[in-house]
Amino acid sequence: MRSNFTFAENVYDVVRLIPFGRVSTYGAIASYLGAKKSARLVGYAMNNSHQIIPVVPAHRVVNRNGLLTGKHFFGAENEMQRRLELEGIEVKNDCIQQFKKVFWDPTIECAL
DNA sequence: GAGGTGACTGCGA
DNA sequence: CTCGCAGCCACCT
Repeated sequence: MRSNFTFAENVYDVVRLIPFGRVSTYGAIASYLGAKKSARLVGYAMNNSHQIIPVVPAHRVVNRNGLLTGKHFFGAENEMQRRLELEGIEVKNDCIQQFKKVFWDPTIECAL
C-alpha cells in the first residue's frame, strides 16, 4: 500500500467524521478501517493528532470502556473532559456517562 | 537492521 | 467478579 499515507491518516479522517455530541472508540475506528485488531494503531495515531490540521476531535475518541484514556495527552488533565461536557456529554471520574447513548460507530452510522 | 513501545481489545484463569 | 496475558501493527531509538 501507499507508505506515503499512514494508517494514522485514515484514523484522523474517521475521527473528524464523528458528529458533534457523539463519541467513538479505538476499536470501532480500527474496525471501520479494516483493522479491528489494530486498535492500538488508532491510539498511537491519535498521539500525533495534536499537530494534524484540521484539528482532530481526539476528545471524542475513548477506549471501549468509555474511559478517557488519552486525557493525559491534552496538555491539561481536565481538558478532554471539559470538551466532552461542552458537547453535552456527561463525564464523571474520567468516564463517559450514558456512553452507549452517545456512542457513534462509523461501521454502522457511516456504513457503505 | 533489530528491538521495544503504545491514547486497545478480547479471552482465559 | 477481577486480574493477567497474548495479539496486533506502525513508529521510535
